[in-house]
Amino acid sequence: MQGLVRQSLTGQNRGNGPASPPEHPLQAGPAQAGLTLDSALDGRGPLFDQIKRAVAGQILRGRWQTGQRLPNEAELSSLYGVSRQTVHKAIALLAREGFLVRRRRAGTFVATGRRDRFALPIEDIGDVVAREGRVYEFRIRDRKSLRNGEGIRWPDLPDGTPILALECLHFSDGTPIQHERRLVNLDVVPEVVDESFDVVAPSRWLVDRVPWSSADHTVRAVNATAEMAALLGVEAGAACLSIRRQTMHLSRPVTLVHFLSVGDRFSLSGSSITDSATELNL
Amino acid sequence: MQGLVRQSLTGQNRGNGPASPPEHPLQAGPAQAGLTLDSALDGRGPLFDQIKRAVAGQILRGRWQTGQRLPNEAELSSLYGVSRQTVHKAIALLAREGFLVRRRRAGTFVATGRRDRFALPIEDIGDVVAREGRVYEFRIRDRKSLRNGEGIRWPDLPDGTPILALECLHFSDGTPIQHERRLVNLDVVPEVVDESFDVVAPSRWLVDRVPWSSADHTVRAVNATAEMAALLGVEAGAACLSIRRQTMHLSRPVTLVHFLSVGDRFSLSGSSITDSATELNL
DNA sequence: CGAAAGATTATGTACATACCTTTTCGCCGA
DNA sequence: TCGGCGAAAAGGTATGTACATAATCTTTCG
Repeated sequence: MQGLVRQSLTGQNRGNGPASPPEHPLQAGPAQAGLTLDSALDGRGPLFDQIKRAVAGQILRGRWQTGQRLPNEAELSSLYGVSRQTVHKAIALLAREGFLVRRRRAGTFVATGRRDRFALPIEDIGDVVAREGRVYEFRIRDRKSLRNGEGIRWPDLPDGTPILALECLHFSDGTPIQHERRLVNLDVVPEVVDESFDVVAPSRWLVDRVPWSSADHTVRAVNATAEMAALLGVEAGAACLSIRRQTMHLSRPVTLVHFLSVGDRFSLSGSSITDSATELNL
Repeated sequence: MQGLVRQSLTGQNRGNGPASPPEHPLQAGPAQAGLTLDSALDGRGPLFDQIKRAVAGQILRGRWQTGQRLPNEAELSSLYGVSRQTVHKAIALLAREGFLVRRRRAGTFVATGRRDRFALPIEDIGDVVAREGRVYEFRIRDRKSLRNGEGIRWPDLPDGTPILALECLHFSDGTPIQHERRLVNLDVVPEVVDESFDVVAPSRWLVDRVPWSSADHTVRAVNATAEMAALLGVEAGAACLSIRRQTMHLSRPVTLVHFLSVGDRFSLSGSSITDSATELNL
């Protein structure tokens, strides 16, 4: 039996040859109390992906309600006619993506409320502008080397640490859209003093060179000061998106940036992270 | 040899008994041209996690530069003294998290530029307020059932579809912080007409009940209109964060929300997604 | 000399097996 | 009745093995 299932799956997954219609091992078996039809795999892609889709489908279609307990790995394994490891891989991935919660001995449960899993990707401004088919430019407005505490203070860095302070403007088709004020820790990235930033923007330069282990962001809405309004070509008080990002490397701060973008020329947008949703496209 | 390594690892990982000092199979072997020291595992947690940490460490410490090719699975396997599958699991996870890029036959490479992996979680306002230790309240200001196109238009929904339109205000310690204008697709969630929202806020109610498969967001900065300013208790023109979210379920729109939050009373913040960074805490 | 065919290599998936860890549940005795 | 203790259940990790898939390299032949 096992050998037979495996054969049919092998042929079914990799569509070499004229795609034979998917065979569902379970439909042939004895009546399984309603589970038979629902547990059909679609034969597209790797087995563990099919299992993921099948399980996520049950959840999204409401057949497995939030908080409810799933069949255990052994049961799922015989239900879908695959080995326990394959089920385990699929289920573990779904758990990692937030669809399921697993507890030893207790079992696997449909996650209640994924409310905190919405997320918003933050992209490099140059990429965004380029993708919109516009011309991206930037201009360094100011650049100075100094030590922390001399006029500027970077809270998470000890006073006296050498830093590079940059100020620059980003343009889309010639219109200013974003102002950037950046501090770079010269203890971590000493090479930056030799870089002129004639061609490549500081953000790009850093991200291409310095690996980072973590970063934190804060996004706020603020009214443009008179000075910023003049730089960005809007009237004073215009609503602007303010993004603060601090990037860390081996628990040391690498760079601290404040971006300021004109409200009606820039927005953040994105879909939910959960990549299985897009993979599943249900 | 293999049996010996396995034994020592078994004893080393699960610290049953008085934690024996970690043994590094490789340090005993013949000189491996500098690789010996760097490839030490730390003996904490599962093997595949140790491999993840070790590899990520090489990258973050700059020993493996971006774009560089890693040893293949077989080499890593013998380097760390574990099976190829264990290496595969660790490396595949790091690839999934964006540290590495893998191509068949070509090999595994350190990812260049993780710029698009910054992200920002979006939480329920009630959770945020509660976590800050403040008192959360909300008030439904308006509620009506209508059909799409009658005064209000929900772009992604066919005209004539029955919808519920809600307007409500969220308070933190009695101060208004967020205005919410929500549309709910009654074809998908008919039960919502029977809910009074006396106790539980619409967002919470929906998220607890209706599974969603995808959601997209847009965040912008806008100046408060006179009407909104009055509701939120700020002066007209104050900068506000505007969040638009549309949630889908099985490719059908479920709900469309516009949140408007006062700039200096609300912000979005979060760390980078990459969970291995926190796991690694390097 | 160049293109097609074939060999090679590295990753990807699947299964069988074994054993470990955690948590729950029920039994038994105080 | 209650507390503790042990068995059992469910998930977690690791290995060996086998084969599939996709690039890349090499060889051969027109």
